[in-house]
Parts: sequence; structure tokens; C-alpha cells
Amino acid sequence: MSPRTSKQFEAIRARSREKILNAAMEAFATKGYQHVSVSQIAARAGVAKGLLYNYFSSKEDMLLAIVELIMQDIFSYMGGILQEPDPEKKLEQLIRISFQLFREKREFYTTIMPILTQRGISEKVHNQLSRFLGEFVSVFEGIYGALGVANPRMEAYLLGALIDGVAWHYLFLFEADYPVDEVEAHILSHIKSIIHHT
Amino acid sequence: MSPRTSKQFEAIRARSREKILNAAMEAFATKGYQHVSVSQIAARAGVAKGLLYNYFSSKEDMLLAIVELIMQDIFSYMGGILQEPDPEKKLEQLIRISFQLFREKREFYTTIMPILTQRGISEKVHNQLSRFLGEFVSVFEGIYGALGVANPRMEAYLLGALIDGVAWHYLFLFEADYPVDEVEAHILSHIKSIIHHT
Amino acid sequence: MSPRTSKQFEAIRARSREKILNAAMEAFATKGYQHVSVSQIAARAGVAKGLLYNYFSSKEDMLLAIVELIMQDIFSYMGGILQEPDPEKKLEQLIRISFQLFREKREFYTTIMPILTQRGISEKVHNQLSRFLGEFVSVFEGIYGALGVANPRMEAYLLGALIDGVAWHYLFLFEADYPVDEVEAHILSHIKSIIHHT
Amino acid sequence: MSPRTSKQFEAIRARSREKILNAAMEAFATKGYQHVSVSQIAARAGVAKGLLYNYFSSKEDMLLAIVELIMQDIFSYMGGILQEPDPEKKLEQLIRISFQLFREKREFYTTIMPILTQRGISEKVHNQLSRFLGEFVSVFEGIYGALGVANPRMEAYLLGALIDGVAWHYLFLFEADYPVDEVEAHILSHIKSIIHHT
DNA sequence: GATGAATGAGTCTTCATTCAT
DNA sequence: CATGAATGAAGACTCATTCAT
Repeated sequence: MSPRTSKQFEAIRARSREKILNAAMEAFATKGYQHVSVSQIAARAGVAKGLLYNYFSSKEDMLLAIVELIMQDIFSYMGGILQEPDPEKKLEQLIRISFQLFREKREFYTTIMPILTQRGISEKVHNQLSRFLGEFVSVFEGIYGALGVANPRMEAYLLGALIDGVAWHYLFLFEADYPVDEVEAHILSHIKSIIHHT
Repeated sequence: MSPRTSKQFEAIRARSREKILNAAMEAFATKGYQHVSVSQIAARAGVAKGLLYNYFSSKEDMLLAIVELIMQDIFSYMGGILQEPDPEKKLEQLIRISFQLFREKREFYTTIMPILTQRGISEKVHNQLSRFLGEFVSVFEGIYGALGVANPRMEAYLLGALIDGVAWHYLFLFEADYPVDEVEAHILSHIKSIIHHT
Repeated sequence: MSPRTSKQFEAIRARSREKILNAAMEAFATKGYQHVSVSQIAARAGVAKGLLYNYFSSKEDMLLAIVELIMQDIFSYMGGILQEPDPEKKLEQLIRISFQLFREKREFYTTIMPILTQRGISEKVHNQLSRFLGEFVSVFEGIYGALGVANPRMEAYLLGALIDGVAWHYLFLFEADYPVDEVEAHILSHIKSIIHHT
Repeated sequence: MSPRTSKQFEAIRARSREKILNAAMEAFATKGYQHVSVSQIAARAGVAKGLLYNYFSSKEDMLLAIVELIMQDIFSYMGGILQEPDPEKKLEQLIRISFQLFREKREFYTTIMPILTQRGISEKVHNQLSRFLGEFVSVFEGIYGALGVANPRMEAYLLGALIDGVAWHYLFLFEADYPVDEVEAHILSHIKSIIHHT
């Protein structure tokens, strides 16, 4: 055979990396980072165990890559919304999309939250996620500011906590019993009252 | 000589059990259940590894004992408040005490929350904690009902999520940077507005 | 109280020793030496774990004591028979009593045989049992000699092996399904034919 | 370079598996299953402890594999004999080969018998061995039947017990002192007298 | 690029034995 | 004589990582 071009190599690399990452993501989301062994990931990806170390320097490194992937995914979800000029609509859409995320893409949260609550997995991953989620509060603050609400920073903290608290209750505490949809509606109506109360 | 009396033995047992439980509690709170080895607990408690199994049948059993201890502690914290006849005061006090809990007894939450977010630690512990935290929402609902708020169940869910969300942000996400005190004050004032809006 | 006389002390010692030994015997017979812990024996005997070491220097030492007890018990069983002057009757009675032993006192064999098959438990116990069981062959040899059988030593070996083989099949291999009684009858009739064939 | 072919891997696996199995077989035969630790097997095989679990799922699994190996080996030993049309010759050959087995392949019996006398090692292994040894009695019964002996089933039980009893005496009770060869000859002559007595 | 055999430190747990009282 | 708390070595098993091919 003719020697593969570097382009072909790159394509192979990209496909393998993706296969591995997908396998790891699924596994981490359903069983939790700790309870997934490197062997299981390899088996699920259909490659040899050793190959994983060709693409990632460690199990932790794989987690880091996944977190980055998730963050990008969320960004692309949010992408359009951040352009929205009307602050009230923007806020509403942000809340809706948050609920959509942990309703339809629960693996985002079920992967991320356990990691954030556990020291000792990876300081790197922890910091990255903290910064990332922290930005949401800033975005909320900006919106509240634009709306002329009294204490935008405080209000942003509250909304952020509320959304994450709902996620937590929904995904880990009450699970199937939790009335997510009603809760979402209720939050939206509350928000409106806060805004128009101004 | 004559053997120790059973009272003496009981005292010895109580002291050892406590030493071990304290060591475990500290370790679990700072490093997380999964990342603490039985050896580490023994070392921290200053006893031989084998002794732990004289008091607890397994590592999981130690966790269970700790969770029960925490829950009792919270109960005694809450004890007086639940008697409070005035619903508004009761609500305010409950919120204040919640904040006090995760401000002054962060080991409560730092031990509990990682466990709740991780399947596979102990179904038993998980269920016990879920039920326990679930009761808070019921208490809130009762209070809101007494206050004549429009949708007491929904309002209770929101308050519960808000408090847990704040705990989460404070203890795991923003940590030192988080303005807990201000957030607390803000929540209290919000609550008032909800009540008197009625 | 008046100080106990040495006689009283001795009585106490004897009772305690017996309690422990009985507990150990039962436990060893049903669960096997290896699978019985010293704690279990103490619990079953209703005494403190430490007390065992007041009477026996080790778990192995307890086993040795039990084996001696069993051997004495067998001797007293056999006692009368060895006086029997008629060799044919003596042989028959010995066989009958052997079957009675492993039918009605299976704990003898279920304790002893696993120990004999396992190197590493106790060379001491092993040797003692070997010598003890070896004597039976000698007794058989004496009887066959008195009966004028052709090769008494060989015949004795065969009979000994046959009896132990039946015990083994009955107690460990076929268990409930094994027709001990028929086998016993068959052996007795065989023996007669060997003798009268002479 | 290119990865090893699957054939190469298979060869490596076969060699390692064999190394481990041999080490385990030796160790089990001389010291007994219970008294051999996984570490010891690994050391004897000259591999890391963890590797054992690459080939066997547990210590018990290793035992099972060995027992199966032994049984197959015995089958191949027996193979030709079972074809033998003349029942008398067949019986004689079976007895001869039994003696050959526990004379030349004592590890067969020294591994198997302790396991059979001890509950609690592995119900699976126990049952398999019981069934296997039970079949010998059936074979003997068939032969005796063909020979027209009076009570073939009973006679088969006796012969089985005799052979196992001799094995037991030879391998565990009298050991070096035991005159196996003479005993074998004696049994063969006995058998003949039983047959021709018919 | 890809394979999977091999490593070994680490995990939880058990238990015979000691010893202060 | 009697107690049972305490010890610590040893047990089976797991798993992230390495490396020769």
C-alpha cells in the first residue's frame, strides 16, 4: 500500500479519539467517574486498553477532555441566546434552556455535579468547572443590571443557586417524583414579578 | 486481678467509638468517602486498623453511623424551632438555621452532598438522606400553607432548591469568594415580600 | 467470702475447660476447623475470648485436646470388645461398632478426616491420629492371625481401607444417598466367606 | 511497530496460563487449597499477583480449572480401558490404573480429597468431584453385572470404597510405610475369587 | 497507530493472639 | 479466674498504567 498521508493519519486519530471520548462520556455519566475503569472504557469504545494512553495521558485527562467537550456543547446551546437584545426575553430563554439541559441532557449534570462535590478527583477539572459555571452568574448579573433591578449581583446569585438547586433536587434527590415542569413555570413567573416589581 | 466492670468497658468502648467516628467524619468531610481508606481513618484515630471492625461492620457501616449522627445533630438544632407557633417567624428561623448549618458545620454538607450525587456508594445511605432532606420541603410546605400563600407546595420546592443551591455554590463552587451572609439577608427579604404580597 | 479451696478452683477450671471443649468440638464437627474462629468458640461456650487462652495455648492446642477426647471416647466404645475371646465374634463386633461410630457419631469422622487430609494444620495432630488409626489395623491383623487366615496383615489392611473408604463415601461423597446399612451387611457376609473359605 | 498477531497473543496467554496453573496445582497438592495464598501461587509461577486475575476470576476459579484438568487427565488415562470388551480384563485394568493414578500422580488425590472432606471451599467443585467419582461406582456396577455377580451394585460400592480407602491410607495415613504394591496384588486376587466364585 | 499481557501498590476485611484490669 | 478491647499480619481482589511487539 502507499504510505498514508499525514491527513489520513489525522483522520484516523480524530476518529479514534472521538470513539474513546464518547465511550468515556457515556460511562462516566451513567456510572460515575470513580466507578468506571479504564478497561471498561476501552471495551465500550472497542479498542485496546493501551490505545487510550496514546490519546490521553491518564484517566483524569480523559475527564478533563470530556468536561471541555461538555462546556463547548453548552456554549453552542447558549450561543444564539446571548445575542438576544431584549434582556427580559434573554433571561427567560436562558432559564428555559437551563431546564432543557438538565431535562434532556442529564448526562451533562450527572457527570459534572459529582465531580464538583468531590475534592481529590482533579483540582484542574474542578477549577475549570467553577470558572465556567461562575460565568453564568455574571451573565445573569448583566441582564438584571440592564433591567434596572435593585441589586443585580445578589439577584444573579439567587437565580444561579435556584437553578442549580433545582437541578440537584431533580437529578439526585427526588428524581422521578420531581415536578420539573411546574417548577420551571413557577420560576419564570417569579422572575417576571421581580422584574416588573421594579 | 478482677476483670473490668461492664461499666468500665462501656466507657472504653464509647471513647474508642467516638475517636474512630470523629476521625472518619473529618476524613470523609475533607476528602470524600471514596477517597478515604480504612487505613487512613485508623491512622487518624490512632488505633489499629482491625479495631474499626470491632465497632463497625464495614466502611459503609461507618458512613451510615456518621449520617445518623449528623441527622440527629440537625434535629436537635431544629428542635426548638418546630415548636414556634408563628409561621412567619418559624420560616425565618428555619432559613437562618440552615445558613448557620452550612456556615458553621460545613462538614454536614461536605459529607452528605457528594454521597447524594454518587450512585454506588450505598443505596441505604442514599435513601435515608433523600428522605431526610425531602422532609424539609414538607415542613416548608406546611408553613407556606399556614401563611395562606398561593401555591404552597411549589413555593416550598423553590425555597428548598434555593437553599440547597446556595449551599452547593458556597461549599463547592465559589467557596471563599461567596457572599453567604448577603445572600442570606437577601433571601430573607425576598421571603417577606412573597408572604406579604399575599 | 472465705477463700476458695484449691479443690473448688479445680472444679471451676474443669467445668470451664469442658464448656470450651464442647463448644469447640461441636463447631469443628459442623463447620470444620478452618472455618471456625476462636471468637465463635468463645461465644458458643458463653465465655470471654481471652479465657480460651487460659486453658489452651492456641487454637491448634484445642484441636489436639479434642482429638484426644475423641480417641478416648472411641477406646471406651471399643473397650469391651477387645476382651471378647472368640476372634470371629470380635471381628464382627468391631465392624459393627465402626459402622455405629460413623452413623451415630459422625462428628468423630467429620472432625478427624478433614484434618488428616490436610497438611499444615498440625503435624502433631496428624501423627497422633495416624498412630491411633494404625492400631486398628494391628488389631485386625491379630484377629485374622488367630483365625488362621492366609495373609493376616494384608487382609487387615484391606479391611481397614474398606471401612475407612465406606466412611469417606458415606460422610463426604454420596452422603444421604449412601446405603450404609446394606453395605455393612454385605461386608459382614464377605468377612464370613473369607474366614470360612480358609 | 505493528502489534502482535492474535496467534502470538494466544501463545503467550497459553504459556502464562499454564505457568500459573502448574504453580497452583503443585501448591494445592502439597499444602492444600486453603493453605496456599494467591501471592504464593504468583511467586511460584514467577508472575505478578495481578496477572492471576487476568486468567482466573478468583482463587476458586483456579481450583475449578485444576479439577477439570485432572478429570480430563483421568479420562484420557481411562479412555482405552472403557473399550475393553472382556469385563474381567476391564475390571482388572481399571483397578491397576487406579493404583497407578495414586502412585504416580499423587497430586490428583492429594488435591482432590481434602476438598471433598471440607464443606465451605466451593460447592461447585465439591459437586463436580462427587459426581465424577460417583461414576466410577456405576462403571464397576456395569462390569459386575456383565460378569453375573450376585449383587453388582453392592459389590461396586465395596470396590469403590476399598480403592478410595486404600488411597486414603496410602496418601494421608500411613504414607511411606504403606505397602501399596502388595495391597494392589491382594485386591486383584480377591476380585478374581469373587468373580470365579460365581 | 494499535494491541493486550504484565505490573504492583492499593483496597477492604478477618482473626489468632495479647494484655491491662 | 475472667474480661473483652486492642493489635497487626495476612487474606483475596482491583485497577491505572507501562511496554514489547
